[in-house]
Amino acid sequence: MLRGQIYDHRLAPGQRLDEAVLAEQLGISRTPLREALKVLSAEGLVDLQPHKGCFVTELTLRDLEEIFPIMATLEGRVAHEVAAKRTAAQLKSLDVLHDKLERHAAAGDVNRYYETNYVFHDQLQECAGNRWLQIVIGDLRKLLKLSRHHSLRLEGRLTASLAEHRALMQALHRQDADAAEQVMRGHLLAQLDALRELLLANEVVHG
Amino acid sequence: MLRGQIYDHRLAPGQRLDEAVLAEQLGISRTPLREALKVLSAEGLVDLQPHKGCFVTELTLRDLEEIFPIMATLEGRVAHEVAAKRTAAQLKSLDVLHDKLERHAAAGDVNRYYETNYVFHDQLQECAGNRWLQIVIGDLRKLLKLSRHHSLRLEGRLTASLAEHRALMQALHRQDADAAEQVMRGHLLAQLDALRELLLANEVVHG
DNA sequence: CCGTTGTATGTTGTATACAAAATATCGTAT
DNA sequence: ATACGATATTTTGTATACAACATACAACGG
Repeated sequence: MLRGQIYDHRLAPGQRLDEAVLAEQLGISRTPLREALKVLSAEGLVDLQPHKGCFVTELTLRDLEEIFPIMATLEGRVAHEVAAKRTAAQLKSLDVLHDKLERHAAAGDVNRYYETNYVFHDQLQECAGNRWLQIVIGDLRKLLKLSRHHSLRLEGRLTASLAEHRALMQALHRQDADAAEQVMRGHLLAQLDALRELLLANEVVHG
Repeated sequence: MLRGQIYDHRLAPGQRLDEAVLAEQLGISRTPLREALKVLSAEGLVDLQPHKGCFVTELTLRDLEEIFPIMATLEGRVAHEVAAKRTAAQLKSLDVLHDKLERHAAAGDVNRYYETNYVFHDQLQECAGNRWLQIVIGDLRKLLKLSRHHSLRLEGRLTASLAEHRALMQALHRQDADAAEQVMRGHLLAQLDALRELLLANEVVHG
């Protein structure tokens, strides 16, 4: 419940969380709430300051500049592995997901595209077969979900994203590991570029 | 306290942790203990199974095979960054640490070498200036500390490790980012090779 | 008038008591 | 004798009550 409220900004970044108030809102006592906050703190979603309080994490542009290159490296590695060791069945399941992406993009349905994109990356990690790599990437992705801004909302980004996915699928089909890695790295870094543009544009407007 | 007890295997891998017993041993009540276990669980040091209990994580050889390549990738990236953007002062501080490594190696002091090696890698990450990269690497390192086996104990590994560090320093001096990355990756993967050898040898002996 | 210290208030941190779930034990029946 | 089931016990999960700490404000002294 807390994760959900943080992701959709009902609990806004930077906001202080009063345990008593929050516990009552959730209809539980402070004990399990505190255990939950400890977990979220370890995940980096909230900042737990001893004797001070609990604050929802605020991701700065600088954080994004740091995290995305790491994601690019790790997901690039995933793509490399999958291209090298994929089975025909795995490729098939990825093709199915990619087709969904194509359809959602054609329909201009950004939300469904976003969801399917998430599933696709998850499936890809599954195929890579490295459990810990999956955990590390998952942890970082949880963090990135803090920034509600979706780069896909940017003019032309959806089309570009789809093109990158097409290139990735091609590389996977011809088992070109190096190409797959490069495409995936580019895919992630392009998202960062789009996000940066979005955030800086926002700054001009609001601050 | 718990982390310490887990690392030095006073709480052994696989062992079940009884909350009441453990709380009494630590001289605290179950409430703060449970909060601590939640944190350790998020770090991956213990496995918290709902309504079942808490178990100290056991790292298998397979886990190591998965984690070390990730570390190699990430620390390789660190080395790349540092080689590219290091200041003269940073290089100096790294040189100082490397000299310590040389001395401890010459004295055959494996423990001090291990400690200094830890500080060196930490310092290197500091120089890279990517806070999140440091966090991710730190999280993985905490996990690796679960396996008490030090590859340095293996015959000839100390010498090899030192040689790798020398090569790294040379790459940093001449600002050869690609070489630094390659050396670092090799350094981590060589540790995995050594560990694998150690573990498989143990298996033959014990079962 | 500013700085410091004491006190009051509120929030975090901890302990204890109780409820719910899982496991172990014992008895019974086949 | 073994398998199944009910009960008893242990252990996890939750709620409440209390203690410790931090902050804000006010009073006092310089």
